[in-house]
Amino acid sequence: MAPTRTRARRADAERSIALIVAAARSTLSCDPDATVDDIATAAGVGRMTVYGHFKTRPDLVEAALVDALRAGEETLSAVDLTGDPRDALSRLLASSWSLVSESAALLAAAEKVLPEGRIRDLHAGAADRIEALIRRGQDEGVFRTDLPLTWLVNVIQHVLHGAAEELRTGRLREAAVAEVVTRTVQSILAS
Amino acid sequence: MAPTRTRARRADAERSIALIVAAARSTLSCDPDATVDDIATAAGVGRMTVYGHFKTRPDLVEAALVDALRAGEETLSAVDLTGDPRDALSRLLASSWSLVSESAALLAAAEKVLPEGRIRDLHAGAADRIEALIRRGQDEGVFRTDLPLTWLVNVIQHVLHGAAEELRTGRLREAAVAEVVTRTVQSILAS
DNA sequence: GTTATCTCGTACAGGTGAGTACGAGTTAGA
DNA sequence: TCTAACTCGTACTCACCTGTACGAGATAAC
Repeated sequence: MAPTRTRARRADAERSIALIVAAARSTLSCDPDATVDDIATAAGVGRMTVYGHFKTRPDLVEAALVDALRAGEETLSAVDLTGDPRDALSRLLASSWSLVSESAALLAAAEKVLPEGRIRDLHAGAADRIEALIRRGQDEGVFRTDLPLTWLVNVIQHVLHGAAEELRTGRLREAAVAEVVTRTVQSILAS
Repeated sequence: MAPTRTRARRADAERSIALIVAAARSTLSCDPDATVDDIATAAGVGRMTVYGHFKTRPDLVEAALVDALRAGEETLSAVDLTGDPRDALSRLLASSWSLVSESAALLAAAEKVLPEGRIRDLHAGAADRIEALIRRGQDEGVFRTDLPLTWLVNVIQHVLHGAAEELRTGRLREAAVAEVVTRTVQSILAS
């Protein structure tokens, strides 16, 4: 239970926090071991300003993760998941592959500093949506049922992670990623 | 050019080195940031003994990587890769999935401390074998050709990595891994 | 049994990052 | 304009890890 603030935050503080969280997301996605100073520099603020808003580094990592998951949730909920599950899956992947792969890296950063249960709580809702879609596809007979559902969900995340890596190392152009990812995942799920 | 030793190593030293390298492989596979002390403890020797044989931590990481790649090479070369590429792939995966996924984790540890080129040199031969197999499958018309070869090789490694994670977190039993991995990879490669 | 080698504890130096303390200067908001 | 809130630099403490130095005791090899 956070002690209620005596007064609303000032606008500049609000802006600083937003800058810091955004910098934490992008910095930690590239380097899970980034220091508080790295993040402060990336945000264009002093290290002390960061500590003014986040008590400890784990607090900051958690804030970054929460923000990324919130953004992901927002993007995912805007996708039309009705109709043929295969088409829905393509739409889902096209609009969210980069976000999911970013979250994957952030998740790795979080696993080092946050208690296990905390992460599971935060991340629970995110995977639910794709799981539901796969289950519907299975019910309609267009997705395979010979492998565990949890495995299918997880292997898709790893494929996205792999795609992000190919992009980083320049073996795959950004324009080609969505196509490659979609084909690969469709192959994995096809019944 | 290493200065030639005046005399052969003593047997107990040889044994210590083997223990240390083995401990480094297993420890770094779980935690890429494991300290020299962690590894020494896992090996059942003192930290100073480690420094007696490996000048620096990067040297130790490299030795662990080299050893893992050598073991992988050994296992892979024992696999019969003739006949139907799909069957050959199954045999390859069955006998090497755990080794490859261990190498992947070790590789991540190595990337933090070794120069980029050094890693590429060491790892070059390993992926070649599976790449050759996939190419043969493509030539014979049983593997897809609509995705880049480098992507196919890489995504397989990520699938293996995902399987290793499922195993660690207990969502997949060890006995089931080979089956799940094989089915998944076959789906990805099928033309 | 002699000797060079090996093991490994203690102790140290150097570096780095987390988090705290203080305080001077700046700015938003009423 | 007045004040509380915010920014952020300097300067610390604390903890941890790396790598080195020294040295006493164990042991493999001859």
